[in-house]
Amino acid sequence: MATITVKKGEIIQRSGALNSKVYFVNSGLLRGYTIDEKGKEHIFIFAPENWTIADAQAPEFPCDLFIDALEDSTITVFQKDITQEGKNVEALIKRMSVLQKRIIMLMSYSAMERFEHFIETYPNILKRVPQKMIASYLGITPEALSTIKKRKGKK
Amino acid sequence: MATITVKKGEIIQRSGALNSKVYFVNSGLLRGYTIDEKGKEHIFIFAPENWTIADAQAPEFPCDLFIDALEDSTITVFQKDITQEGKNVEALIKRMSVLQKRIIMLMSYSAMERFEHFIETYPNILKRVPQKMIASYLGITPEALSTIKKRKGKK
DNA sequence: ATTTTCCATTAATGTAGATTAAGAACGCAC
DNA sequence: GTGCGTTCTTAATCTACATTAATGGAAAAT
Repeated sequence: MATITVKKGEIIQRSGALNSKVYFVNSGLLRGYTIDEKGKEHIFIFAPENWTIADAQAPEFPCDLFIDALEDSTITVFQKDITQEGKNVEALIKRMSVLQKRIIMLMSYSAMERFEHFIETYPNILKRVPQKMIASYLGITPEALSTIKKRKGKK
Repeated sequence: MATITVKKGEIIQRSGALNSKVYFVNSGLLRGYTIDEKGKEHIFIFAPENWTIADAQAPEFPCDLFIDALEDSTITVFQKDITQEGKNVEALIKRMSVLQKRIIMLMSYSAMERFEHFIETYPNILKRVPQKMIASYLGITPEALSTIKKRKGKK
């Protein structure tokens, strides 16, 4: 366990890395994302202050997610110790339930509904991240997000 | 822990239920699904023999998933005991990683790519479940699945 | 066996969102 | 300041998939 500071733009974890860690954000903003075979980024999660971010893989398997800093941040890094994680099963289950709900969202809701849900989930980061990243989190293009916002404003 | 038999069509767990369990399938076939506010089913997971199926929620929270039997089945039911689950953290993490990959799939892949992935994941249940359920698992309509299969056959 | 219900396929049309392209507004470097 | 890159917006066109509807077949009910 160690507390470190990272600069905006710094990559903290790369997809494919072994022994992936758990990161607690004291201040600043991180994001976790994948890059598909066409080179396109897909943002999986944002982690503002007091959020925890981690890949779902066990430490002995290569991880799926890139993690980088969207703002200068102070973060605390924890080892993924299986025996330790056992002590925090509730946190694990909570993360699973978040993932399950995200799948349900992707399967059942339109882009506009997902945008409204994003605003509820991350009320204070809407102005802190570029639109294109929000679009990526929602699974749509920046252009589509632009038109959605316009439609929302009108009604 | 108890082993029970269920008939095809029987609902084993309802969305909203408390104290949700973990089900291990000895024989037969279960599925987990949600129903959205428009009444539409979204299949989350299939569980053929030797698979485990469970809602991601902690037992003290209402669960999200319906679970029912697509074939006559024999299943072993386990309590979700937090202290016990701690002993099986690896299984939990494995389930998380499956969920994470499912999200990546939904965000990055076309319906046809998802269909191909479905066949790899569940090689032996393609003929055991109705097309409409496969379509629901993929997040598309049965009609769309029909045309995808035709296109696939042609090349 | 016959009726009923459910299911798969096909085709016509509709729509959400992707793609492409262009221009406007904002940085940031020099 | 002037350039230059990056981001956001708007609009035109395109495409994957949804919706609707019709048909035929299989399963279940009587």
